[in-house]
Amino acid sequence: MLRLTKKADYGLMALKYLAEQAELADKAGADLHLSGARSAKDIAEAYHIPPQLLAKILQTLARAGLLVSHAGTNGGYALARPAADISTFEVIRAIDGPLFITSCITIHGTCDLAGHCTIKEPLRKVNDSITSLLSGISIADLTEPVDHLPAPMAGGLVSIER
Amino acid sequence: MLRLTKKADYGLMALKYLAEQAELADKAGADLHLSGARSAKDIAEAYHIPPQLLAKILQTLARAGLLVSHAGTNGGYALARPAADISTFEVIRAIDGPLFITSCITIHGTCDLAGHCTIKEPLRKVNDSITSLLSGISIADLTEPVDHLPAPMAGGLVSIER
DNA sequence: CGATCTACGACCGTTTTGGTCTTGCTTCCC
DNA sequence: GGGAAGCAAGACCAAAACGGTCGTAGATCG
Repeated sequence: MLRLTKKADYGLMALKYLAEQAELADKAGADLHLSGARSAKDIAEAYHIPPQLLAKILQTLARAGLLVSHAGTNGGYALARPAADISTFEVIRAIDGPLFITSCITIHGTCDLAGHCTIKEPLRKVNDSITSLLSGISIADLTEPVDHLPAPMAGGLVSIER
Repeated sequence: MLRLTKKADYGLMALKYLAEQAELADKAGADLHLSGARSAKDIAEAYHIPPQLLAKILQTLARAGLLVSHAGTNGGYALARPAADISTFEVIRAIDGPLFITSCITIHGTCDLAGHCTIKEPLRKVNDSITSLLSGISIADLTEPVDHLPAPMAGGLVSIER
């Protein structure tokens, strides 16, 4: 499956939305501090996703330092950093937790299959490739889709340039 | 979490094991047809994984055409193709089903969020990169670990600490 | 004060995972 | 020919993860 959860999806959509709002507010020369701030409800309505769920996701993102929140009337969330400085990897990790492609690699690097898991090492490299791939894609890239993609493999070896 | 299931892990381990057995049998000049065939129980014992579960996984793999099975006494499973010709992607897809990184991309290409899922397209590219990454790694590569690692993508804006 | 909004934790139904059991069919070997 | 060893397949089940809701509390602005 190797798929990310709906929550992560929602989170990315929300971030992208906020990035667009920030850009708009920027052009209008709005107050920098809260430029593009939007309430959870607004975003939820824009994408037709459950408001309460989105709220929780945004809270998580805020706790992770990716968003700044402002309570009270006309409050809401805004990007804590420029969209180009927030990677999709950070978002996914904040929402879905640390990503480890194989089940035997834990945070402690220990494998529950102890000695006999012979496959751990090669998969860890795959894992690293994916994280660096995701790290290379920022929220800004979602708005303006990335055109330079990792090239497919060569021969039997993994070779990804750029 | 973006992690693959234990079944896929088990499957890969089993394939790797069979690849090693095939290599050994090859060197000994054994009968080509069943070279390196091993029973599910043998493999399960080698890695301390539930035999019945492994059996089911191997059956799936056999149905997918990655393994050939042979019933009866001294039967078992063997690689249907050379290890270098079986990609990890095939294995994972056979076990875990089609892999789509985002929940909104289905087999029909439809997004349950219909028009308002603005994030689908960029993520599909990420998805493609991962599949081609996995496609580039064969079972043989698991035995002889890939040394050439994908270079982190350009624009190292984000530093990942673990 | 009161209308908004975030913050947070408890809770719950559904799906997915991981794993077991049972039954049946093949093939080999004595 | 009859077991024993092995695959094949499906029903079944418990535990965990996922997706989502609710209720309450606290901040902020007008």
